[in-house]
Amino acid sequence: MSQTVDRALSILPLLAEGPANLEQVATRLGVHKSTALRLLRTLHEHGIVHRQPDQRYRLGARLFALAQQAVENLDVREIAHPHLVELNAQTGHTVHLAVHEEDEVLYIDKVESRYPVRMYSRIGKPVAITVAAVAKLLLADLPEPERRSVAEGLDYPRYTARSITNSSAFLAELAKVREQGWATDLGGHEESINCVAAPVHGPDGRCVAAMSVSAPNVVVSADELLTLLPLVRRTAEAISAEYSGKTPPRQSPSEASPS
Amino acid sequence: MSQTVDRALSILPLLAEGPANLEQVATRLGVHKSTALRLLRTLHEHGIVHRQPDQRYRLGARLFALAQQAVENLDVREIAHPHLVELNAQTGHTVHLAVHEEDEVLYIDKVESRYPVRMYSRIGKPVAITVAAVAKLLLADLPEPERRSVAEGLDYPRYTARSITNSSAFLAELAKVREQGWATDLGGHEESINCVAAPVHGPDGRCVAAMSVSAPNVVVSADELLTLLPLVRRTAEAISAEYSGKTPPRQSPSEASPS
DNA sequence: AATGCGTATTGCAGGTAATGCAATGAATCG
DNA sequence: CGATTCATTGCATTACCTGCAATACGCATT
Repeated sequence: MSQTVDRALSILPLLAEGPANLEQVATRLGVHKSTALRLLRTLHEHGIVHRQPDQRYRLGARLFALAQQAVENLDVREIAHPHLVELNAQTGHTVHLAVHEEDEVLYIDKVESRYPVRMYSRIGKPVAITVAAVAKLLLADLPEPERRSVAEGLDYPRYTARSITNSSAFLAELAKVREQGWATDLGGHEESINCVAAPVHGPDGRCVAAMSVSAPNVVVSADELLTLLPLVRRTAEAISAEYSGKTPPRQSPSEASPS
Repeated sequence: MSQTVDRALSILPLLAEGPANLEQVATRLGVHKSTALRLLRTLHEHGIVHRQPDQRYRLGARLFALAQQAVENLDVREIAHPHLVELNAQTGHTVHLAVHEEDEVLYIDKVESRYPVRMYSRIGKPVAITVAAVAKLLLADLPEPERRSVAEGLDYPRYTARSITNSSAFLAELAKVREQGWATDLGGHEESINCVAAPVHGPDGRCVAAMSVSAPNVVVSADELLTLLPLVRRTAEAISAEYSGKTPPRQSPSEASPS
């Protein structure tokens, strides 16, 4: 809509790949160097990009700070966190919290496994939307037309032999998940990783977030992981109840600031 | 430099405070609603802002993803991480890694304490630059004129009775830190929290990052924490050596992706 | 030092594209 | 059903963005 802003914002993903100098930015943006310079200057003034000693540009600190503030303002996260910690304490496995936004599903909180074999994931990172258990729950909750249109607009990478690889299979899976009220991913993303997930509902019944417990085969088998399902569902329901104001918020642990 | 981009970017910190509707954005930006709308649309197309069901705008998912990628491209972080984990395993305390950028010092990595009493901090968040041990190290490394000008441009909030509250005291502290090659914060930010920190040097000898171990008084006294200093310094030097290519990188632990 | 090369930066004139206005939709509420 | 509020659109005006070309800067080479 706004050409100038559009160009400026297009610089960001470009810099996310790694540092670049003025000429590279100008070329990849398809504009004159002087134009790129002015855009970069403006981004720089706002701290969105940073200039390295070698004059190349990188994404800057304020971007972190913004993302930070944004994630802290998500009230589901705030409420859910102690529950995630507790679930982690009870099971020992990695616990994730995810939300749906703009055709992406992304982790907004995580508590690490106590086992030495960890899985790679990061808060803020989009999940494998076609296979992740949390993604299934969040998409399954969409109204039919939107669910269909989203499903048909996705790519279906074949991460493993057990990945879902087309929209009709995905929609069928979503229907099943919608029906049963929980979801799994059994080796659909990484051959050796299984997850069970349950939905967090808002006061209007819509699914506002989903949480999952993930563990590699080498620690527990899929069957064993499934025995945790009732616990996961209870936890998700506790979060839902609190989020909807049906339960008083829990006492939060003491916190202070370091240097 | 570019008015349009400038205005668009000014929306971000505004939305970071919390969701806002079109009129609020337009008012706080000092522009007509239609102008604000077009800016928000452009931000929206790029996923930088998100539109809630109630039509209000929030910071969006792509912002996280960008911040994510940015932090992952910091190679110091990559190298340092296993060392931080190890230091945490050895001490049990919270370990931070921080860098200096554009008059701010911010955490880029963190390993949580094993003790129940945790401290509040988040990756991406600027630190209390006038008192934090890591900030002292990073600023102490600047060349004299810049160090002075930065120090004089700072605010000196009195977090506690032990906070540094003026630029000359700060410069004196920096001189001391520069001399001794390590830094502390003994209750300067939070009365009951102490930290010891050591610098990570690049191949050219410049201080590229700083790491710290932080613990509350209730867990260990300041004196006890200081006994960890040699360990902290050794760890920082190990990171420096590896970062400068003087040591082969360590084997990273097995990692896989969850759902 | 002086020269040359590759960048980054600046001033300027032309014209596009951003702006504000006013009118229209859409949605909520009494 | 009318009134109110807020988002959205079309349009005329001109501010601001753009690309060009000239200049300055940093760095290496001799």
